[in-house]
Amino acid sequence: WDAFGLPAENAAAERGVDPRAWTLGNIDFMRDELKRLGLALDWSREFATCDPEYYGRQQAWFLKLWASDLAYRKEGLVNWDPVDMTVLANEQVIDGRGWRSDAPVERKKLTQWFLRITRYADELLEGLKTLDRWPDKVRIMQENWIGRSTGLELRFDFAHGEGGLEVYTTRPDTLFGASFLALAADHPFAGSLAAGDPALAKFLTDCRRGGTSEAAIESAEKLGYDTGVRVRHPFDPDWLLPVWVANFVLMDYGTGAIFGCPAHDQRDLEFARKYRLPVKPVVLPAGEDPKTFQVGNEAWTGPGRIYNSAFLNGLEVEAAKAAAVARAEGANQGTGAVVYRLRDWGVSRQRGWGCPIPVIHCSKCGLVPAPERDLPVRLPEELDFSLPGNPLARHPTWKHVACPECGGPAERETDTLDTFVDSSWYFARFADPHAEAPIGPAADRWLPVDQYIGGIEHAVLHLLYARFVTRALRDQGMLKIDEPFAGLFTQGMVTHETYRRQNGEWVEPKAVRIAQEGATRRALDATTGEPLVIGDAEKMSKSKRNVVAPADIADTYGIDATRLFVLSDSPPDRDVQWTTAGVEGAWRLVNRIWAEFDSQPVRPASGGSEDPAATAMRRATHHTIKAVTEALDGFRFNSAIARIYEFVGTLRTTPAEGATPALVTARAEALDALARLVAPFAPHLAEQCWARLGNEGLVAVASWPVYDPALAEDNVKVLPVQIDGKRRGEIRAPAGATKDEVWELISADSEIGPKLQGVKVVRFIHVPDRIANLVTEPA
RNA sequence: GCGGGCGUGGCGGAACUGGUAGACGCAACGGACUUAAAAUCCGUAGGGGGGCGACCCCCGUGCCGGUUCGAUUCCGGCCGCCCGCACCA
Repeated sequence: WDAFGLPAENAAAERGVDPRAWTLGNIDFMRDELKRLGLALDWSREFATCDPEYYGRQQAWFLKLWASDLAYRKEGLVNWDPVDMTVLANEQVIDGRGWRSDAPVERKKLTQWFLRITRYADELLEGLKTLDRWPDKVRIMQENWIGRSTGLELRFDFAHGEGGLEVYTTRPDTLFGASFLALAADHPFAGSLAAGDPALAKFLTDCRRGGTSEAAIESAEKLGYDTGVRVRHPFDPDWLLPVWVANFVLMDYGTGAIFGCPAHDQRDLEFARKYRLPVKPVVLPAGEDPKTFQVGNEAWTGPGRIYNSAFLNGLEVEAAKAAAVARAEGANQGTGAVVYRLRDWGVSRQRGWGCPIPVIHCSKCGLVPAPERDLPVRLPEELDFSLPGNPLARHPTWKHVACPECGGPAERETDTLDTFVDSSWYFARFADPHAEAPIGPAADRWLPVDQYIGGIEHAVLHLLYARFVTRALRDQGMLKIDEPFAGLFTQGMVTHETYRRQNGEWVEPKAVRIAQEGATRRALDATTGEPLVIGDAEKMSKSKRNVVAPADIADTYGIDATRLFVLSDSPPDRDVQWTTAGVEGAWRLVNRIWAEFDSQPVRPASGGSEDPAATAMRRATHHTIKAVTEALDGFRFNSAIARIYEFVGTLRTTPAEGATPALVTARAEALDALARLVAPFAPHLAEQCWARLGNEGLVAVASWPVYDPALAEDNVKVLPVQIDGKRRGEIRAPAGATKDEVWELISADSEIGPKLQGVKVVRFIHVPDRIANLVTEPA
């Protein structure tokens, strides 16, 4: 149970309940629901991330990472909610405002704990290539998120005085098109200049206030301030460039400073146009004349030949990049560099319902790890969530401890770990849930996880963190694997129609009656009859009240019909629009299956001579086993259930009255297979059927049926016969019939023959057991 | 802007590596059973046209074009929708 986090704190704040009691109550409820669904879970391995037995071990490995410099503290910019007095995750900032307080979020410098995920950036990128059972989409998203780029880190020396400014660029080929340098507002050099320049100081403040929302960024005007400082061009000391501060330069990417090449970068171009800086093209697109080529409102970012660029002239873009890097390195002006978009993972949260960071602040000894014998560092029993801010920091006694080093008065760290830390290693704990060590010896036997299942929303959060933590723990000698999840399946979201009253109020589906009038559907309030507006299907959420619990269906139709319905409705990787239309079909299937087992005496399988009906049934049985098995392997549960529908249809239409011994045997085989095939979908029904057949024990632990390949394929194939690509008839040919045999059958066919009158067959295409095609031309 | 995906009947959706498009289910319609209804069972069904009839023909997987004996599937260009990232130098 991923049990720490905001929902419990919110409930505590809003209703005054204890977050622990609230969480454990929800777990009890969910456990009952899962059991009711008949899921096959090993409850002996159950734990919650809020158990001290779990988070204490998490604290243990956190301290190991700290000792290895994989965890560290630094000052960083965070989203600060001034009303709730807490740091917010990026996801909790909506349009620049705190999601609960609605207050404008400030960017604030705080000293925070970080995990050094960037040390593994390259390995995490390379590792993606080995994940051949992961969806491409997730791999691409992680690749983009890690964002590896190669370029040049380059120094521009000050025109006056010592030193210079470091700039990162991926386009060193365009260096001769430079017309300015631009610093981020948070760049230290900008800060130092501001001390003597009030106007600059004001500009920097304005920049920091700028919204962080997508819309704000989209529409944000390029703003700049000329600091008056000048730097020398690294390839031409006589060429001086102005140093600006610009609001579009980010401090936490590259070096926080860029050189602007307006002709070949759209942002630089907008900036240059606004402040009337030079726009000098240095990449000539193919087919353009160097004398007439001009850059208008669109920067040219495509390929071309370098010109106006001294020693780079005549080179193509890629060659010019290499040449520029070589020259810069030779002149000791810069080095080729690899830069990642990925940042270190800030894990400090000013929250009370999370895993305490097991560190003690001592005024004499500095940061001291909590001694191992004191782990787990437990949360206090009583926490007051009624006020904004961190209840741990406010707690009267909890944080006051003696320093483990000097014994003097000291304070505990009151930040807790991001809950994504909790979920980044639980799979390893599952593998050996009662081990004394955080990760027990059995983990090596079980891991990696064969098949992981989760929503796409975790593509770059949980799934990246878990891959990183796995490697970090591996390097601590705690794990032997590189990748935690060998196979990944991303299931879709469940959506539901939304309903609103005329006044805009949302109405929950339970309270809605749908009136079907021919093709039109109308929604009415089930009690008052008030007409409602039917809205789009959206992800189920409390705010839109479009949530439906499967338990409601289970109350009417039972768990097995509900499970069959949910699985048969649509493929699991797709979003589904929840509707109960169709659940009747699953209900019928359950009843039909049971009728097959219940309606007639169970007769033992006992051989019998050949009989066409029996053979047909055996073929249907083995064909179904094959089809269902393959569909399950491919996660096509809807197709698997469709095959079961067909199979049950076959059973029903095969008369049991007056059956030959062979048919009785075939039927017994069919029912045996059916019970096993149905078990994953409708376990309770399957057990009942299994017992009805007189078996001992559970079908749940019985083996999966095995098909006979000879029986799974039809021995007679229906081959469509095409003439010039259009279907003109069909023949029945024995399986594996040769081209000549098929030609014989076509020639002899009374329907196809006449259609070949007056034409000449110039080509005969035969795909064995599939199709025949006659290509003709006029005779 | 960049990256990825999707588009098939009234609906959810099938169709293996190019080989009978619409499996299976829902809804619908017709029939049987019933005093009646529900339930259940049987049957019909992409669109259009022809034939008394068993049947036959044409069109059809967002649109236009291409490759191929054959395209829902491959290629090019549009249109529409969805998701992710985003001032990343």
